[in-house]
Amino acid sequence: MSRGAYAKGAVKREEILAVALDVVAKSGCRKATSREIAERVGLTQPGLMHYFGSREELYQEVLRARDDSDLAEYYAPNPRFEGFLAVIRHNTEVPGLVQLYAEFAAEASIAGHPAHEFFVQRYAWVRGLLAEAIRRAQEEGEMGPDLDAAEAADLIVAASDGLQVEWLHDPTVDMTRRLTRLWELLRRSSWFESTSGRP
Amino acid sequence: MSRGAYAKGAVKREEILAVALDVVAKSGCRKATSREIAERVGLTQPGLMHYFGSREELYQEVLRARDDSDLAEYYAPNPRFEGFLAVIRHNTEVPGLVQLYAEFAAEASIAGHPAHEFFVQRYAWVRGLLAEAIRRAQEEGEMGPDLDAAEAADLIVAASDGLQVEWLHDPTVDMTRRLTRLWELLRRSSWFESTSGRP
DNA sequence: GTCTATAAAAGGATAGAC
DNA sequence: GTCTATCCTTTTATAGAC
Repeated sequence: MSRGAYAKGAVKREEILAVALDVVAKSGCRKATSREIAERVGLTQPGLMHYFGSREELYQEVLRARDDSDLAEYYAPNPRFEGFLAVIRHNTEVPGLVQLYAEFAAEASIAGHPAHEFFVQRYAWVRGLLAEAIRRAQEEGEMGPDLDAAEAADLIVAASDGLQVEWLHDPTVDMTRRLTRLWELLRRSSWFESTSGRP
Repeated sequence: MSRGAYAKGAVKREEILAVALDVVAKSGCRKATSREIAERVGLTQPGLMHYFGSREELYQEVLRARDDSDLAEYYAPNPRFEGFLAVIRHNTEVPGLVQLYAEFAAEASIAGHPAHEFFVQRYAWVRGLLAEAIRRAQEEGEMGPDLDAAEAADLIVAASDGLQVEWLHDPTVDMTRRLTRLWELLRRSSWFESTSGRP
């Protein structure tokens, strides 16, 4: 039954992705070992490598899987800022994910890193998603028409990336509140521009 | 002559801090080894350990030394947003520093990490510095009086932290421009608030 | 698919010479 | 203050058996 075999493999993969987050939450991405992840899912370390050829591939897949589910749950069919905020809020309950994202994104920024390209594309994806959300807000009249959506999206993405690292150091940091503040700022400024632009 | 001995030790320390940045720029903080840093300054690895007891201590000192020199060169006697921008612009020429900051800050966010407390205090320091710069801008009438300086400072710090990781992945990202945009946004909004606050 | 065995390399630490 | 010489541990990755 290849059906069953595939299913089992897929289930095991899911389990590994989830356990990886637990281990990273506890030890951080640098100190997390494939051996510990393997043992926690009842495998040896080489056994784990059968599913993900390398540490980098495993971590990349963790992030990709989360992006996929976030897209389905929070952004589809139309991305909105509220969805983005919901993702951030949800991340608060998955510290391993935030830890992994922060550490791995920084690690992968070095030229030639196996996950470098993944992050470059991911940046483009998130920024595009948010720019779309802003354009939608503009169409609906929530946001002023003269605001540069791409520019505003870039600011929101940068702020939320920075906030997540800060939050890891100090979980009392209220990411949602700060990002909402930025959103209001953009909204006010967007109307200010469109009126002040006329003499 | 203890004077000469001390001086030599201090010079060597400086040299180590500088070379550490080179190695981190090339390999990243995770892949950089104390052995390579040691050899590049003409020491063995145990010889390096004489100066900095551990990898974490070395990296922490790199960042602390840079903060000290930034404070003297760009912030003293009075911090201003222009100084903050100048630091960001200057960082652009020291990719190893940005790489180290991004990777090490993320790594150290795990509870119990030797540099965790350093970063917690550093966050407080930077945010305070920027809040002071904003209050100064308010006193001088550049920034509206009703803006919450601490809140605005937090946004700038978060955005600049996020931008630096993004810039590592794609050096065409113009950090200075984006942060200037955020500053203008805050400025506009600060006036908007102070006028719209009155019926 | 999963294991055993093991390579290869790195991190960190120590003892003792000079 | 710095070296040589190790040592021990851990991590990732591979080879090949079952």
